[in-house]
Amino acid sequence: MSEDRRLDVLRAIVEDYVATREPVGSRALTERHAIGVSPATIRNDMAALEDAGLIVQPHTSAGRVPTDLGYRVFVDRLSGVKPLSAAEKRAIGTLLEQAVDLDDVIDRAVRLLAQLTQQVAVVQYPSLRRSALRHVELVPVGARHLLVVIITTTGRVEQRTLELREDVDEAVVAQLRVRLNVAAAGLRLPDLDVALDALADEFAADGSALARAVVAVVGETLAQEREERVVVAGASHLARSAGADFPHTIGPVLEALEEQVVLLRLLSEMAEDSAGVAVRIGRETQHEGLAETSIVTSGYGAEGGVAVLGSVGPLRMDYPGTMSAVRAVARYLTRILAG
Amino acid sequence: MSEDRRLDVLRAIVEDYVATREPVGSRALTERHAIGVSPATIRNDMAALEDAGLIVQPHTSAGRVPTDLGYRVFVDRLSGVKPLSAAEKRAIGTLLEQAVDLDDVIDRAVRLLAQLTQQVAVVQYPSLRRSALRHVELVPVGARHLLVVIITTTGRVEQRTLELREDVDEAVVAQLRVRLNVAAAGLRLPDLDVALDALADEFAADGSALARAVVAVVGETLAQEREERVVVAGASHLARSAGADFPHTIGPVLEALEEQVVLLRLLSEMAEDSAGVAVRIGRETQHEGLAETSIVTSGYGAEGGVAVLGSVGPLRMDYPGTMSAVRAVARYLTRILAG
DNA sequence: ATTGGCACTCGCGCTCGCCGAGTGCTACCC
DNA sequence: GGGTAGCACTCGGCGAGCGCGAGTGCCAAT
Repeated sequence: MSEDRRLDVLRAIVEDYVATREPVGSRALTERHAIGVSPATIRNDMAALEDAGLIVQPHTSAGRVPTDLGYRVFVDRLSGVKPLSAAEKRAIGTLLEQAVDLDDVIDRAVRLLAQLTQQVAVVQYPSLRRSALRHVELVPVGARHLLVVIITTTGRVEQRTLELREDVDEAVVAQLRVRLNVAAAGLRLPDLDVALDALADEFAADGSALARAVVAVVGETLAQEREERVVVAGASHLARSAGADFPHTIGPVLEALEEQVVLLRLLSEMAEDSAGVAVRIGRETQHEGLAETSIVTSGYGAEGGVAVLGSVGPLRMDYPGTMSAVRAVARYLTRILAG
Repeated sequence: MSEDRRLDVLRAIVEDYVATREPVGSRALTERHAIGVSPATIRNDMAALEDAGLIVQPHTSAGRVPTDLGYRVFVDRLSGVKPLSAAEKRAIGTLLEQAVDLDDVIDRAVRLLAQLTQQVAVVQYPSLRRSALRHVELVPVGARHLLVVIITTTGRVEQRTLELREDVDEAVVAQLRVRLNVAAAGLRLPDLDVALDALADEFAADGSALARAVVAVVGETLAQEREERVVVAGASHLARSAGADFPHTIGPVLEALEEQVVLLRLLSEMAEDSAGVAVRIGRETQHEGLAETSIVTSGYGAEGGVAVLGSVGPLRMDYPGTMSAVRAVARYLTRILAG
């Protein structure tokens, strides 16, 4: 009994099941795939695959369906790449290039990815913590408020309002702005923290409460996990496969997707798994609500990535297709953000 | 046959149906509501209500269910207000006050509203077109790029990058910044357009391409419909009522909610319907995908509102409760944004 | 190791018949 | 004239029973 053929059988099962949504039987396999053996032989192989925990039958005398483990083996060892057409690539490039600002880029990217994969797409905003500071702007608002606008090299713009105890002195603010930018611009954590600390020390001597407050707020904003953001699109694609792929309801999945915290943790875990495209299948997501989904992600952004994006779909998804779409969008996004 | 009692019957039907999800029969009505008449009498009233198109029976010999029109009458004439508890009000206030910036406020508000209504919540960002300009900041980035940061009184911060044909002259930029802010700060459309046009004319004389480009980009950004943004939360609540309230699938509803354009048009239409809380029931939404939902909205923000927020749920929703939640959140949001 | 044959299992879809909720109608009452 | 009681009727939902067919596992043969 050849090991190779057994894996061929597994691949055929996965492909057929993904295509038809129906448990696949030994006869159907021999008809659709030119494996040169009879159904009976296939049945033996299937029995072995079932023993190995790669496939199961939903009930006696139905066909076989891949298990999570089966999909895992398929993804790791069996699936080829499925390159995008030139037209698709061009479409991605032009769509993303038309964006006017970061929000727009992210918005376009997430919709695009949802569209390409026909699944739910997820895009994390460039992480503030991994971005370098481009510029800090201080805008006095009325006599007692100071608006701090923080701009990163990845295009994010964050603002915070400081409430002051004394009236704003324009000259002091102007000087602070200059020193802050000279000291910190171009830096990212953890260097940035060092620079900010040094700056705070300098001002501590002057006893300038204003300066220390500003430095503090800049540091906090860039360091806070709460500032990480994710956007989701294509939830309606979930509904399409509701009855078929999700035995019960898609409620838990939608809930998980709205839980930014959960999603962020998962995305960053996956970013660590692999520099390129990472895949989590079913329970590997380590999250109850996502136990019946798979997630394909990729980091994007320069130097190993400032953030992560991905696609969430049913266990029974087109892995090769999804993986190449995710990778393609990640690459284009990286290029746009660098430009 | 008393007209008043007939409407009482309608109210009872709506309330029971909303509570139980089941068609309500004449007997059940007399048991649950102390209307002082027999089931037979109720039946006569029901026949009349059915003739009037306010209720229907799903099939012969099932109870009655309100029609869109029935809900309409209920909302317009029968439903009282359902005030929130003091605790709820306090919770709303404190939750929203903790927000650190506009994004955070909106995010909190939309989640809160979803939570309160147990439905999908929708919040539009303060419209740029209806906001006044607070400040424009110009930040040179490299030699040939200028970042234009636009801050409105409602707290929105938008940025645009301009690509220049000549090197940036710091002094010119500084002067432009001052003049721009002097001329335009505090204004909103259409006054703002006038001020910007005047400014552009001034600079036209100087032949300063830079200035004209900046003025143009500010004007465009504040005028563009494309810049309107909506955020959605609580989609998972839809799934809960999937089988029961939505005969087919919630796919079309989710699609409609992701179509920002559609949603925005609907929201602004509704804002015009009424200064306070507006309700669209079923087909009144004028949108195929939302034909089986109702939407309750309210404007928020100072002076008749800078934007709209609302809740989307099944036809069979708790109208009084939803309406008061929507109104409450709108009020708190108005207050926070003003402060 | 592979194959053809064969008995067996079992889920799905169908029909059928019952039950009960709910109605509309008519005759009666105040 | 409006309200009520009684009654025959309708029809959807539910469960039982049944047949079909896909698919299996095993065994004997090659």
